[in-house]
Amino acid sequence: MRWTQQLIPTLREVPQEAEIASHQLLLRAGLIRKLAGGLFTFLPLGRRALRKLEQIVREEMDRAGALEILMPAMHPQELWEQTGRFQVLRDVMFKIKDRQDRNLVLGPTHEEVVTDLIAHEVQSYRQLPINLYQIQTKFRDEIRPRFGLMRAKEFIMKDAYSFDADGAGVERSYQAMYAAYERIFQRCGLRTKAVEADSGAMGGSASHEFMVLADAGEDGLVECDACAYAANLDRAEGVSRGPRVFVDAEQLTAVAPTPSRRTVAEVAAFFQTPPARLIKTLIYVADAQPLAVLVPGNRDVNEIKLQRALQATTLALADDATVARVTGAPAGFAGPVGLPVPIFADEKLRGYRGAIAGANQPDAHRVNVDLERDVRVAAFADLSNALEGDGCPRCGAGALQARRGIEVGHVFKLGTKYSEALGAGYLDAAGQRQTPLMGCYGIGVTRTLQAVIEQSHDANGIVWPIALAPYAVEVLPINVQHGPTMQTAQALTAALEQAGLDVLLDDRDERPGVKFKDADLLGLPIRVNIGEKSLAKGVVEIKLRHSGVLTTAAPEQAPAALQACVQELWRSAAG
RNA sequence: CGGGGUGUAGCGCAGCCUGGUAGCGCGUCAGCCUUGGGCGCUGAAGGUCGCGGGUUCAAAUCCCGCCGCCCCGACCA
Repeated sequence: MRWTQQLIPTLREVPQEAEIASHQLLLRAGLIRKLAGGLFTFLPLGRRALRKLEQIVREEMDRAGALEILMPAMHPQELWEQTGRFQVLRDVMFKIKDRQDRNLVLGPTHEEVVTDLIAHEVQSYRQLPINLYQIQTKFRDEIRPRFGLMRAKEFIMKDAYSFDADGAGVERSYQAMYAAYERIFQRCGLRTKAVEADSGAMGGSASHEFMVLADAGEDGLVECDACAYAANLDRAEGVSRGPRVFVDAEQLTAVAPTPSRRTVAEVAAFFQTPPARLIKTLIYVADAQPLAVLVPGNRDVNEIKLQRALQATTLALADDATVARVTGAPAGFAGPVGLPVPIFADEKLRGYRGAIAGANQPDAHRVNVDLERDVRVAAFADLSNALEGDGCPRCGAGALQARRGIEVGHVFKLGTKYSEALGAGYLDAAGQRQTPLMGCYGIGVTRTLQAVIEQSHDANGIVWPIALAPYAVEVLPINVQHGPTMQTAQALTAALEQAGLDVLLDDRDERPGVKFKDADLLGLPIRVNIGEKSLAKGVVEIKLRHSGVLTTAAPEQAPAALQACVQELWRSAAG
């Protein structure tokens, strides 16, 4: 393919809309363009990379025994009402009407549709297990689309759904998908980390997320430095190694003036004591009932854990008026002693003595708080986020490290939530009606593409792994006006294309510097420089994007040398 | 939705405070020159200054309202 016949609009400067490297490079290398917030066009090069990624996903899903289907993006709203998820996902779903005024939604995910299919088509245990998947566009009215393809309103997802007769079957299906995911990401040249995860709106029990470790990632996670434990911050348990008994522990609690000190940092500084000694008291409203949540001063409340512990459907921080009514003091001076609402305390506060908390009076805090002596705690639970340095909850020996990651895949065990609600059932060998157990497995395909770039780039541009590169080789004639240069370039391009390689010939009549810069920006794995100087020495130059290694070959040897080079890249990617 | 920022040519920006009829770099087009890391020269095209209203003799500039985009938070592949 000739560059001048392609659409490759590279940008010299960084578009102001892009913050992180991968988003900038997607735009600068001419892979995508934005239509509106969270909506993107894939230009030819972006589309080529995406197709290669989709093909890897397809091959690995097929290999794992899943069957490809294609479901509608548009769904009748009633289907979602049957599982109760129309209410749960109401805000993220795009809702439309047809000309008959029927209510339709654009699918944010497909549990309902696939289970409806299974309810009709699967009647017997002989048809199980079955795993159906598709690669298809999803629609989600995200609160805040951001970082280009990382969080878009419309994005391509691979979603798979397994149906099994029993728990052992579910485990097999889950493990098969887990293994397939590891292969997929490995083939993409991605280093991922599987972490324990919260199952959120999906419901269900176990789940793991596949994270691409990257500072630009939206998710926080922790991993143990001694064992294999890793978990999303949403659910990670950390074992506090800090002290729980502080100075003056035997003294009775007393109120001390703390003029205008509201935040943990201000109060800790005022008492010249570490923030961990403070008991942070937050007033929440769960299902319209106010309650207090206590966590150590150096930690944040984890609302996902809190909501689960309370089994609440709605949960939000109380507004200032409610705080004032409940505590009798302005926000910033709430404390647990004598509070007239139920008090839930973080596990890490057990045994806290000699602590400092709000006094429920303006401009005052309480010192020498002994949690067991002075506070009526309704229940202890894990309600706070794990912190770097916490002890590992698995092995006990290691310490947790904090990381950031991009969630590219997620696998769930769902149980019978959907199959029951939608009437999926089958007859077992004994003729008894049974409900199949489900699992679901997602990969954010477009997000994965961006994650690859986030993990594989340098100051000059993208560094494509061979498996996803839009083209494997760029042939770069330094001066297209020079006859022998162009003849060599064209002959080489033709020979490589003949051999089945994807080749881009930069036939633009541009200065060498422009073409070199663009070549680095595009990041194709292998570049062949053809110019008067090297031709005079009887060679062309072969340069590898990832290592910068430069070799030469005689023009007539070049096709064979390049094929060997490509094969070597595939080999090292597989290893 | 709350908080912060921003909107001027395809891209990156200046001009705004202190109103006077829009400018720079890159890119684009034509020509010359040059050809191993965004080269040089000449000429040209391209802008309802986000939208609406107001103040004023006069608004990119001041005031009000709205919208888009970006960042932080809840949501998630």
